[in-house]
Amino acid sequence: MATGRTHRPATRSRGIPEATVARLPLYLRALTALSERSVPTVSSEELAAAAGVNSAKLRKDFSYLGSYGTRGVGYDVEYLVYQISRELGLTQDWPVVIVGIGNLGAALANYGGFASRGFRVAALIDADPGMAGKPVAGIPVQHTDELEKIIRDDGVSIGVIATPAGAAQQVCDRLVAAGVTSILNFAPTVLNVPEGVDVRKVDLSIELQILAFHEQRKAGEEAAADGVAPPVAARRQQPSTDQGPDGDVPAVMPA
Amino acid sequence: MATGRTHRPATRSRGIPEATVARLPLYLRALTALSERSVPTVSSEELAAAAGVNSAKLRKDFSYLGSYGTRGVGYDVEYLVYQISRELGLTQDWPVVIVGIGNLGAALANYGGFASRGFRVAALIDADPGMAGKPVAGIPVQHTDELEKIIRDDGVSIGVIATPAGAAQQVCDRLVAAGVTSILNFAPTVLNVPEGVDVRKVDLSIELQILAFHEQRKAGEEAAADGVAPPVAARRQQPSTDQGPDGDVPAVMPA
DNA sequence: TTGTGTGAAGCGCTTCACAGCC
DNA sequence: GGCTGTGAAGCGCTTCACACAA
Repeated sequence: MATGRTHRPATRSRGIPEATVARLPLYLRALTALSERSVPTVSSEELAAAAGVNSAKLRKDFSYLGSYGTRGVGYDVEYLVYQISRELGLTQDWPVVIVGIGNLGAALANYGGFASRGFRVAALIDADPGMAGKPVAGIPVQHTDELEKIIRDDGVSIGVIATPAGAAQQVCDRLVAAGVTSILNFAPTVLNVPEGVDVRKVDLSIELQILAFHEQRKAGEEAAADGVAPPVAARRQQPSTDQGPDGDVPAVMPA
Repeated sequence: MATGRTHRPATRSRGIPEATVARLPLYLRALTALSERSVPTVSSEELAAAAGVNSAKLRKDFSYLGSYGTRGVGYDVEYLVYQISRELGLTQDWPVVIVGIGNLGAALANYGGFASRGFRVAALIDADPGMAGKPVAGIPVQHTDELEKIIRDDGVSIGVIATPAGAAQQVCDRLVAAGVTSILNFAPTVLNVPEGVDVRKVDLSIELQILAFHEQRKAGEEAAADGVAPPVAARRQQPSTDQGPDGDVPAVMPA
């Protein structure tokens, strides 16, 4: 799951399994939608369907947070929204810097989901001097030279890397040196970071490759079970993209 | 991991664990880099470091593919590149449609990692008539009306949804009806799809929320272990973002 | 009666440790 | 001697099934 705490025997973050943490945002999203529709309470079954998981898993997940439900009734939507928000640390506001303002960086800057979830874009940073001052999503782009100052002045602890792969490690090093301890990496590279720094990565190409694997397998199956019409019946919901536990990595190998 | 095959007792895709499949693209990326540097062979230890996993896991992963290494020596880089590519289905070319050409869609269209990995952008599609004909990444944007025709004519089986959340399910339905069986979803919604259709999702906001959780926990620890300097010592590598196994989801709940 | 909360069982993945081959 | 390949053990997550509370 790309989270720090390496070289420690599978510590669970404050007793909450990592898999559960990864699903909390899903529940929160579903609950927020219910809240906007002024739904007062929801059962584990309903909420699970809305979040795309099964209800046993959801109840188990919530049991790690505490007993926030009422037997025979369900969960109070507003209360749960608050509890999960608090658990995720979204009751405070997190300043975030985005480095690399290409198409992807711009998309991230414009992404509304951040502001509404406790994240604030503190700065947009790009290495191209020609970009400096140009507003993206209403925020003027600043040059890489300003990076350290911005991070220190705004107390930024979360950085997003949307640069080309070649620049990612260097940017990462500067972010970490300046005090960033959580990084969301969109560059297709393995980042080396010191202990205590969390890295999550999103790789568009990898997701497609995984799909291709399954697509290929489907094609093979089709050929095998020749003539059998593919049953496109029961509508089902997409299972959640779980972020499993990760392993340790001892040594390094600079790009 | 957001892969189909629901309502089946944890079938492993052709004997290869899902967790392994999710790491194959990582290995492939590392191997490609080695190949470009004309490195002939590599040990499990070296390759594991480059991919950000540990060597035992890597050897186990490769053992599912076959015995492609040489004891006492290591793995032949070119040979492994080929074997993994074949396993992932990247030796054929996959036409892909991207729906929703905002900043994110444009970023995806411009993303070089696709073409180099067996994916071909067959079409860019947007609901805005004003976008029609406008070239993005050298490809003219087409209107949503053309969607079905494009998918059928080009035999597209993989679709990317980069629309706002509100439009995602509708787009999804049309993609599936037209023949798409794998979907990469960037919209922050749970998609309902028929059996046999794979959905993987990428949610930027969710990734940040997971980081916020750990960030908050760090802050708490700091306060607890007051005065103890944070040890920023051993450089380590980021563990891989594993995609764990998923669960079943029986029923539905339309947005 | 309904639906939560949870021990216990089941399952898959990771890690260990070493046999086996170059 | 070095490194792969792999049974076996360990571990965490998921699922089951039911006690218990409203």
